Amino acid sequence: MLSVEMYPSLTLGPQRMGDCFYRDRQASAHMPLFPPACDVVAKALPPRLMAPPPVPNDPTTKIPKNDVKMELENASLWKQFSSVGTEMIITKKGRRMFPGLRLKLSGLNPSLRYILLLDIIPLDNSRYRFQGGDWQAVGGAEAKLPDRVFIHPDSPATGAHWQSRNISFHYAKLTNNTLDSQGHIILHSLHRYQPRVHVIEARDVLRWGGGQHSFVFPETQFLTVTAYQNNKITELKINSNPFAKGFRDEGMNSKKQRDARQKRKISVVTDTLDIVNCDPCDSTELQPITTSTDLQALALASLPQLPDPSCGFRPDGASYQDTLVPEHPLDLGEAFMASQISDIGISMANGMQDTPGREVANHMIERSDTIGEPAYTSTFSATNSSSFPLAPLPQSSSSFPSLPVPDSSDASNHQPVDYPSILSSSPTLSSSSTPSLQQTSFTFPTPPPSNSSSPQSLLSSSSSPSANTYHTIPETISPHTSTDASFPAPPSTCHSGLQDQISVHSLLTQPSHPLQGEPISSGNNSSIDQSSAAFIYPNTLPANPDPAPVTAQHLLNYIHPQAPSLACSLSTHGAPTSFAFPSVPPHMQNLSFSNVSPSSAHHVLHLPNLSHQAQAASFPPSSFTHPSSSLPHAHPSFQPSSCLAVSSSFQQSMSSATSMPPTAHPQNLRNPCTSSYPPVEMGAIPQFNPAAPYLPEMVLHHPSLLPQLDPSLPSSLPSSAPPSALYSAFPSYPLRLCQDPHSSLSIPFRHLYRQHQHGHAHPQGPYLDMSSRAVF
DNA sequence: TCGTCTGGCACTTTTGAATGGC
DNA sequence: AGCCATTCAAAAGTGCCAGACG
Repeated sequence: MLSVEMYPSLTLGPQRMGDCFYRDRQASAHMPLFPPACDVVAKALPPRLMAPPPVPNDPTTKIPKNDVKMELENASLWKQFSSVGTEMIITKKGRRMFPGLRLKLSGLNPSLRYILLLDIIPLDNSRYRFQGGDWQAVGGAEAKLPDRVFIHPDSPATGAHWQSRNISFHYAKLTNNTLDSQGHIILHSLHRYQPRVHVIEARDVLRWGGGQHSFVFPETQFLTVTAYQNNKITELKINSNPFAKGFRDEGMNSKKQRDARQKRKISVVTDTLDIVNCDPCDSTELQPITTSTDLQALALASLPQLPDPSCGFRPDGASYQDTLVPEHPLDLGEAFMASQISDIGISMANGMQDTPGREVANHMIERSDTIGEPAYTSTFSATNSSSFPLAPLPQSSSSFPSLPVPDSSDASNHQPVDYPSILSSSPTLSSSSTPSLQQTSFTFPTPPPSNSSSPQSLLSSSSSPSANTYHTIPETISPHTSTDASFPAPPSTCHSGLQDQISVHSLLTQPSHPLQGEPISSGNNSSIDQSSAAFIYPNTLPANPDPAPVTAQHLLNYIHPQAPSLACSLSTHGAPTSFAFPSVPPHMQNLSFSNVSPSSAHHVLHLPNLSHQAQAASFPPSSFTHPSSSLPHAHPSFQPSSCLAVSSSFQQSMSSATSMPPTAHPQNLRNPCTSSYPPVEMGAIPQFNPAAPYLPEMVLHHPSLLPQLDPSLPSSLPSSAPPSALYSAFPSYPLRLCQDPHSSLSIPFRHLYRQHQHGHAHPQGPYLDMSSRAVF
């Protein structure tokens, strides 16, 4: 069963949440490596504290958990890369994943809404190096990084929405910038990672809806690099990625072209030098084709043009000419057509097959008249995945080398595999426990094109916080497929083990007390070794309950001064919790999460200076708890599968329903994965209609989403120490705003979307000026 | 010295605005 | 005026490469 964590302080309206959901790994970092299936905090907490809201007796809330399936649409492409050893470029600015995660969901309740999350967890504790054509572990992994989760821009959307189209996480970016403020997923270079996709039911965006399903596709494991190490990967990427088309054999940036340019550049410089020293080489006899429009020549415009080829001063003139001078004049139009035609037949998934158009292109030794560069369209070597030998990968600590690669020919093979049931609970911390929202960062997507412009407040209809009650319903095991058997329930000893290592008292009442009983020492890969050799997921996932009271100051200490993040300030019970938005206009830079009443401890989000936020949604008191890991520590056995699924459900509800104000429907926003949605009036969308049956739920965090801790890393983090002292190296951004135009925002943030877009709207554009656009 | 990272480059695709025709 | 198609430019994505860095 999966434990559940809620963030009541984040008021989410019926519209979509922000795209990127950050979580600082601090929380999990100072969690001991307990059996992941154990929710020690949940069990340790008094029932009244961890009681999740009851699930309404709404038949629609009962989803066929067992039927939820996820398929990797581009599994064949992934397997091609996996067979070689997938490498993912990470850059400071963030790099998209390629191949991207293209998924297909099924088995969802069409009427319920779900949130899709993507996170990437380390697979082991090793750092790798590409030596001798193989990836070898050369040392221990680097320090933990702030964990971030990318929320699919469409989230939350109905099951019908998710199932009606392919789901892509191509907007997610990877970065090695530990101080990244753009909301990208931060990873270490030369480390191995495993993406995970989580499907979380949210009957409305204010509350977990009752289930979560986590999916892992082993073939999507990858190694992060700042520069490709394996040439085969490079070749695959070039042949598969449209953006790298220019580097294909027929492209202007192909190896031949680049070599030619390089030679040309050298020649130009050399000739220039020669010309300077040799009057006989008069540039007046230059051959136009050589330099007239060459970009390189343009760059060297100040330099004399190439001398006559007959000039004996060209060092490598002969070979140079042989290489560059086209046999036939280049017809740009023809070349373009050939290029286009050749691309048509190239499939991203199984492409790299020669195409008819290429045949034409192959015969064209081209020279671009426009840029003066010889354009070659040499033979396009068909890339066959089978031609790439499996890159040997470290055997000692990872399963990557022996990663089972299911038959790529059949997408149906990618059946989700259920993890063992994980202790589920929706722990709610007592009012004395401060939710560790500092562990969570939220990217603030840039405003998507939304047609909804309802001026009314989306938060105004929040019910009285005190009216909301929660109770815990034991989570049910919801195996998805027949492969469930491979994931037997975690041993019951996990709980005891946790209890042996951590006490509730220490968690709740000794904030500064260092965590005791760290079960795994640094450099220990035992957890991984114990897992299936073929597939180590799920790794140990020590979740951090982080129930220690966190004062606003503590949280503020977390905030990186330079990070344009959403500063989150949480206070203990009864105290208002504020969120600062440094990256937004001053009048918007504070979100106040106030506990309406001590008893209810409902956090209310306030957006100062915004009338529409005067009435913020209330939060349950347990929203900020960080229950222990919900992931299995190490599944005893693993049957190779293209997809592992962790399914769990928990049910909680608020005792009082809050009418949901109309808001933007996910479908009203641009769908980055598929075609754009037609504009839809908010009121026309049942889910966002005030009369909709959804209750004002809000959940932004689920403990099962906590990253797996590297068991080998020393966990000297205090179990309840102020978070600020835990991650000095990686300042956390408790609540970060990131721009992503294709995503929606939670109600409290939604106003930020409703701003006039100045200048060129771009997915990665900067924050927008909100001053000139009416909000709600 | 070596391995790794970074920024710039040239290329491509994508995207949205601008334009013109109906 | 509205719709549609086309064109154009800007932005972003991509791998490569030289140089910087530790």
